Amino acid sequence: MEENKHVTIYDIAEKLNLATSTISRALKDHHSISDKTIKKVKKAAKEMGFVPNTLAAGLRGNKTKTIGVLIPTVTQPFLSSLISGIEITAQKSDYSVIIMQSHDSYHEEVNMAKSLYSNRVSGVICSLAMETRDTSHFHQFSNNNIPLVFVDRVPKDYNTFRVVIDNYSAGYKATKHLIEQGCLRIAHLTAGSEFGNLYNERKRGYVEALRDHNLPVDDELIIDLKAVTYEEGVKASNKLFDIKPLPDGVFASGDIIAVSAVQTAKRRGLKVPEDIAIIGFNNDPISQIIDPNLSTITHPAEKMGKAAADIIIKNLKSAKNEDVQEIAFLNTEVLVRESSKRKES
Amino acid sequence: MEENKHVTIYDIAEKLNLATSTISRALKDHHSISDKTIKKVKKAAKEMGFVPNTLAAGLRGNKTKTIGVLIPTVTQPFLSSLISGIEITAQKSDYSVIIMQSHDSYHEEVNMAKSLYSNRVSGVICSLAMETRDTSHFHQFSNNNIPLVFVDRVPKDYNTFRVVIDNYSAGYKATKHLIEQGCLRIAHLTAGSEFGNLYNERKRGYVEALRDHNLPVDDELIIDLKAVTYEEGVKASNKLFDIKPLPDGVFASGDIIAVSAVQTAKRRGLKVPEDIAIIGFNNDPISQIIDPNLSTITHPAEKMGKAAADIIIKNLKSAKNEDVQEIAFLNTEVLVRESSKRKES
DNA sequence: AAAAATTAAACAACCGGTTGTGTGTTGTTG
DNA sequence: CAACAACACACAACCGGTTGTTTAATTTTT
Repeated sequence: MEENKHVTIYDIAEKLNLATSTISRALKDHHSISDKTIKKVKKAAKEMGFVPNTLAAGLRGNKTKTIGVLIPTVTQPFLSSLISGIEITAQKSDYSVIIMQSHDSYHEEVNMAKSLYSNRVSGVICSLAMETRDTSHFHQFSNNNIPLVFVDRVPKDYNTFRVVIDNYSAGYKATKHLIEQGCLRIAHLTAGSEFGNLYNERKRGYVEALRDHNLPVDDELIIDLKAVTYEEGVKASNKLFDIKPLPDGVFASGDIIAVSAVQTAKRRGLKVPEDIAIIGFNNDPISQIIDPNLSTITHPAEKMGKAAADIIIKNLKSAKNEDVQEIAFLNTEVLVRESSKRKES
Repeated sequence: MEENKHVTIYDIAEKLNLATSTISRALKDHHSISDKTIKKVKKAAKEMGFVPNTLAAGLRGNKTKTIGVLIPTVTQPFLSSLISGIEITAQKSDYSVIIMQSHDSYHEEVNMAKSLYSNRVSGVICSLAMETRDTSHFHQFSNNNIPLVFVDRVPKDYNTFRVVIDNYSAGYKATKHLIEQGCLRIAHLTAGSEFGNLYNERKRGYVEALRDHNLPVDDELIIDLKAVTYEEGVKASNKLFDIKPLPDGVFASGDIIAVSAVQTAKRRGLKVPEDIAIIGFNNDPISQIIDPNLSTITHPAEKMGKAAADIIIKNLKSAKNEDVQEIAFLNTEVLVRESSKRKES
């Protein structure tokens, strides 16, 4: 096994008896280099197996063509689709994606933000950790003209780009759908609503929909989960189904929760959707697997990823932000499947 | 909003009237710097908001504390768990993770390998694209002492680290389990077995198990999917269930396929597991959601990610590979759930 | 044919840490 | 008290591209 040292532009320059600056320019088709030379250089570069050193270029220009992604975890379907979208768009413009997981820990998020900064990423896409209240660790980006895009779980009070869905209207739509199916006592399973404005917004939509249709808002029917997990969902569902009279509809702020509600209901002998209609949120893969298939709200994860990456790349190209809006609202839809269908539409 | 230029060690040096070399060494507790100076420097660095520039350090030392991950996609549960494992281990040793998706395209894989090399990653973890036959695009790593670890979908003929499960024995175990449940006509749903040694190995285990138990191997009962998707699974299942006499057991080489088989069976009025026992592979989240719960083979994704990252980090620390084996086999187990349980154990 | 303009390539500084070598200052030892 | 080690820090080259400025060669303009 040969020990190739990396081939550099110096090696090419020496071989062709040209200056390194000429090599550098030739490789990027600079106008001040003749076609003849460009061809010669490119040929030699290929033959010698030259691969540019991104670090050197990044160091000089202080831009790395790298997008930093800081999210709670990559294993949630929504987030892995988000990454997928980011990565696809980034790739088209020759950007790399560097991913870090905060695991919903504020502390880790702070460290990782520093690490991204340290890596001189060209832009940052972030979905906040559950724990995060203070967002001052993102100032280092804002202060240095590094575009910052928050996605989905965004801070209330930070003046930067954000890509979100309209959680209020989605919550409203979901609830309205249940009402239209004839539900009169609709429960809501939510999470961490004391802070996360995301879940709060959905809840607000839920409440408004009830009010608009002259249905009572019963606080007993709103359960706040400790975490968005299957286990917590089962706990909450059991609590919910102990209430008399039983609710006849459930709007869960996440498919995992909805699924746990469906299964808990079935286990207790309740029929879905006849006894109880259930709708989730996100359109995770499981929503199509569970029996009955879960009605849900679409959440355009990949699109959001693409949009976020686009903002960063465009913002980078045109020093000043032109046609990119500060806030991109992406569309959501009610996906009616079996778990909530009581009437033919 | 102030336009902080990045704070460098030069700024610190100037402020404290010290040389940059002293700052650099002080920040990493070099023994040749007095405690007094170290404290002074660290204090100033903190006050001034100094964040080291990873690029500069990487350029000089030609090592970046970055692990490149090259996988087909991040959205498959197995792979996102793999990433999670890599990321957790990397983080402990202060490594960053840079992720690229080949989308199972050979062409993209080649480009991305180049990009990782260009980024001077310290090591590479890769699960091969479906399309990949030739692996010479990985030579650039091997030739330059950049540790390379293949995970799960590994090349046959490449002399480097690999982290895998024993697919043969897993396939054997799965099939044996079905036999023990009383199945006599066991089908096998596999994919891309004309190349991928991964699926081939499972199939080999399936065949051996049948032979060892004196059951016939019926080629008609082995169906090779075009892709590992739900839709292809449904197609294959329908084809399978058209065969007379019906198989009474199915070993699917993936949970998505198994799930599609379960649902297709149900749709056709077949009872799972009474009429047909089904076992999948991977222990994806859906396996616990589907009704009946899916028996499956555990696939220690996160552990494999941790193992792969460990290999890279250890290999980097000790120039020569000491206690790391070339091949790490991780353990798998049969997870008996409802979809295959015909007898009380 | 001389002046101006355009083109081609070289020179050299630069990005920001890292590290081998050198120098002056203390402290220890015989 | 000279001799030597140990210590604390400075100097400067280096990693590998990038880019503003110059110089030299060629072409166009007047």
